[in-house]
Amino acid sequence: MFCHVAPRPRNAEATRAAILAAARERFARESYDDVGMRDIAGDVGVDAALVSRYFGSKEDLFLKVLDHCGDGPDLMDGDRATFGDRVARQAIFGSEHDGQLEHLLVLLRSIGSARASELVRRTADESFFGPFEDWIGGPDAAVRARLAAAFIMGMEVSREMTGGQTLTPAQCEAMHARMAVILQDIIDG
Amino acid sequence: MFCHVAPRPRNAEATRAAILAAARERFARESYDDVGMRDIAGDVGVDAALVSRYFGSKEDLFLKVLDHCGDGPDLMDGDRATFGDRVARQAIFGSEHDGQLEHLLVLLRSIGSARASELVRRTADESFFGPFEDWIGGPDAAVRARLAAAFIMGMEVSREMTGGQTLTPAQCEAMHARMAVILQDIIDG
DNA sequence: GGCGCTTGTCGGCGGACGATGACATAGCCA
DNA sequence: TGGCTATGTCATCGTCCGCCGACAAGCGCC
Repeated sequence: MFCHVAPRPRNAEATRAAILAAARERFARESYDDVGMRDIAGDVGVDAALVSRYFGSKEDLFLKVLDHCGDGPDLMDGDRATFGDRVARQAIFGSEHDGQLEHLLVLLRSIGSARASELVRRTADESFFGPFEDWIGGPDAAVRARLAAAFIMGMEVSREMTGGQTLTPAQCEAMHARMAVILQDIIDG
Repeated sequence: MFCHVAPRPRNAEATRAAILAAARERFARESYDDVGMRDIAGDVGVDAALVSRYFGSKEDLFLKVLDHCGDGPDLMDGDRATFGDRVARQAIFGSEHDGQLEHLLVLLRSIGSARASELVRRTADESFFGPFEDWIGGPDAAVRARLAAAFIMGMEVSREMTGGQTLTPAQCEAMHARMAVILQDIIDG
């Protein structure tokens, strides 16, 4: 039995993209500090030194992730009238691997690390709050965007803190119903 | 000039309490990972080894902090009718050094560190959500407690993420007004 | 076929951390 | 006063991290 893993074809661009994707995944699920260069490299199947070489430093890589996390699905996709219901569901029950909230998760994980939050502080506005404000529109859009984002992130925090759920399914449904209404009210102004 | 700092009197109990207080302060303001034993020891003015000796390990110290963070002021103190206004103000404008939200902050900072969040998961319910539920009372108290806590923590996250404030004072006031109403509604049922 | 650039690996450096055991000293008691 | 224990310090260990320079291997080109 020759235990070969299929060797990654020599393709810098593809490897670079794979590293970026792996980093984004990691940073959305673990804190900046807990994610190591060796972890990311291991996900892709390359040496850790390569990550440094392609992206310079861990901070640079994190910034690249912040730049590119506008890709993929996000919470502004979908019917505006069902925003509250849809987002509350994801925030409370978790969204497994479809990362509609992944962008927010990356931001969320960064608080805690002094370094990461400094980096986030510089980009959160333009990369997230700005677009979100525009999407919300209406009077006090900036205020309402922050209220909604705070509520969503807080629910993610709360969910992780209690480890999945300490509540009964019925209670989760009740919470979802209440949160959906509140979120929708915020969005609608 | 003899540059003496007043030497701490040899008093194990007082020193122990001082270490615990310093740790609580640190853990409320920085993440579990960012707080070092040497930092805490430095705050008190003792050697880092002493912290290990009195509290065993960093994890044990963190658990002690979680146990004792029911002391001091907290968000359940005060008039129930003004809960929304009062807590929203602290969450949005920050509470400087009167740490009414300090307990929640400690929990909040733990997200990120895999170790710390594991520890928090075991105690968050009994040390915070339980009392908060009881205080809230009424139908769906557990659900409403989690909604309120989520909103508050999310706002703290949001505030830190944008680095103090990107909003104008007027916008902050508007946000405070909206948040106060929502929080009060959650509390009132 | 040999050259040379790109792509990737290997080993290791320097620093930070938590933890530990040996040592120093203050303060009490006889 | 002389010792004894509680209290605190110091030096150090092992580990993990980000990062870097030197080296190996693939791949096109003449």
